[in-house]
Amino acid sequence: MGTRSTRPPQPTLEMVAADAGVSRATVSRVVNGSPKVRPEVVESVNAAIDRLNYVPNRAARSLASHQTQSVALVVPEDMTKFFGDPYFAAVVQGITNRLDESDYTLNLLVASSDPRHKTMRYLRSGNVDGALVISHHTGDDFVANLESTMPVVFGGRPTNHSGENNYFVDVDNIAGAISGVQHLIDLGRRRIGTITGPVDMPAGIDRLTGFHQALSQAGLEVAAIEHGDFTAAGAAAATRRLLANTPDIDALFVASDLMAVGTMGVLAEQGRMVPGDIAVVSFDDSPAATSGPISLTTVSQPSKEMGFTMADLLLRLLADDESVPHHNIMPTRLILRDSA
Amino acid sequence: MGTRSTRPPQPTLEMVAADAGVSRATVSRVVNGSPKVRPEVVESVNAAIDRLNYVPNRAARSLASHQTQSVALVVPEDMTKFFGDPYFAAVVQGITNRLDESDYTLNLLVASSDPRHKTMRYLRSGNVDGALVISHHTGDDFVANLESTMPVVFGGRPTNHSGENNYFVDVDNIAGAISGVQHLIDLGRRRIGTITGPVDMPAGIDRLTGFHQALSQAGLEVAAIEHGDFTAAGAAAATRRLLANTPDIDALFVASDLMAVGTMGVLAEQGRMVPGDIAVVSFDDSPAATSGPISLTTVSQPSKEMGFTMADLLLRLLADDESVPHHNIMPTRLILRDSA
DNA sequence: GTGATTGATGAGAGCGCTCTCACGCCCGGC
DNA sequence: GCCGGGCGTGAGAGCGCTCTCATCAATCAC
Repeated sequence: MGTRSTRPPQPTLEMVAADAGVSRATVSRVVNGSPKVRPEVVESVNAAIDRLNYVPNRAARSLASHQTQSVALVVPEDMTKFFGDPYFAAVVQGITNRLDESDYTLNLLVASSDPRHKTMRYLRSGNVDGALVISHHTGDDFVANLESTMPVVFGGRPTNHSGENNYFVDVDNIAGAISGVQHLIDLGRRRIGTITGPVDMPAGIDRLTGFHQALSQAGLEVAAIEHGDFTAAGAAAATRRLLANTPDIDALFVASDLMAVGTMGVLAEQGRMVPGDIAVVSFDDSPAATSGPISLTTVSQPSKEMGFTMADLLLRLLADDESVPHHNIMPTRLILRDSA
Repeated sequence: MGTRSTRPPQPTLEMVAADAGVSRATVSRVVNGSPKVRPEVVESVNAAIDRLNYVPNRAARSLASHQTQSVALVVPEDMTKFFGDPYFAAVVQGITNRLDESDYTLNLLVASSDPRHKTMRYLRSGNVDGALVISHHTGDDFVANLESTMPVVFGGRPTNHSGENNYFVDVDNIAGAISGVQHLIDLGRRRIGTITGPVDMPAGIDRLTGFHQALSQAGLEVAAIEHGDFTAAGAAAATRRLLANTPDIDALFVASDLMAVGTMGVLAEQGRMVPGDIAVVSFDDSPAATSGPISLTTVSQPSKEMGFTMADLLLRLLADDESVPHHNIMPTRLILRDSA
């Protein structure tokens, strides 16, 4: 036990009860805000709590009540990707905003490369009452069987076909992409290419689908497609390939702001003027959209609200709310700036 | 209890024991890898565990053993700042790398704005065995009394004077800054300014100190100082102020890569060539250093190793290792690229 | 005044695990 | 053959809390 044993022992419910001259049960009631305790008793118990600096032991509480009052945020994603993308920051922010209103705390699990096994064990050991999952690649079914254990809300439509009855919050990526590409078309651009997101992620797939739909509706051909990976570096490489293969494009739809940053760098490097030579529309409306020299016209998705909604749904699920909607699709909005 | 109650109950130690035809104690021994169990018994218990798909209940284990097998990463920082900075990504990566080798799991607490109170409660409720704290502002003493409750390792020298006997891992920011500024001087630059980090953070203070020391050693005057906040946007604003007040500088020492990104943007916007007109050296050597059009000459700090070391120290502390050094200062290295 | 009712409190049985201790077995020594 | 010792195992007492149920006093109706 070591270091722990040399530290002053935490006061227990029992000690507070003794100090206040009441029973354990009464202290428990006070701690949990039960209405059926006489005000003067509440007061004396609270005084004892302050006096002893008492904090309830979570393990004991959790063991007895079968609840942990905490939820997990599972990110089956590479650590650097997770941290690098402001989109995640916004989502997490939204989540914590909602959670801060409740008594639940967040457990962040970046379950990237290594031992997903370990992550699953952690989740299944009853550490959390429910889980939030974002950035769900196709094939990441390791999260799937989680749903049999606890309520789960996905951020972004999950790709496993396993069930229509899972809960998720997503933005309308297809409609968003269409609005972005349509803007390019309205601008008179005709040789429109795209840097896609990963095609094993719904967000990547849907945005590409929207790109195709917008073009075919306008009777235009796809000028060029290169696949990116939602990172700036990956997009830079993709842009180089695209420019090498199809030098004559006049517009680019890039599937995320962060990727657009990489794209803009390559464009500048190769002397292409934006939006003069090539108009650029991206997706997300994250801080990255306005951090560069040319501010990006981008399809805004309500990331923070998404996070908030995810947390809200989960909390309602945990409270046995029967009316929680399974699918929540949030709208996007085109933000006009300098790049297109 | 709600949703939980409708889900299949988790198997318990007791059930495994019954299934395997042994006692609870024996199953416990097997689960915890005790050597004093007959191999054939181990095998039959493991078979039972697999059969029932048993996972130990953490609350119960924690309650009985007074250990949680998890540690907290406390970040008294704004969420967006935390996610935006690749430095943190690297540190967290290092931490998880070390933790993955152990049985401990990480609990991330971004204890920014709101209820630090809530964070403290969480920590003090016995949720974790120890804590890692990074980005510790001056005045953030809310973490200070944590140390009386559990082992704590700081990333970056803590500013509270409260004790010399706390544990921390830091880089030699002063020496690093000196090496960066010295490089500028060696390049023949004489009008050298700086964009500092927050002066309420040791990292900000120390890098500024190094800046001063290098200049005074060379007998040079400080051309200009503007304060940044370790964000790209803040640095951009600071750079504008600096350029407005002191247009004739020929070199800039920027206290972080991320800030340098903001600075480079403003420099480009105002037509200053880098490194021709103004040479730039920054600090961190994060991915941000090479993401822009001009790669940054930067003082490399071993962020990932810092994280790894922090976790390692904490784990040793938890294992009652008496020989854990209190202060761990890691060296920096100047990386020469295009900006200076 | 009696019995029924309400409301605050306490007693006590777990929650699922760990850990100490005692027990029974088999071995070797004399 | 007896005893001491080791080793593997089981019994059982908690860990700090929640929650049901019983208790007891005060209130009310008649």
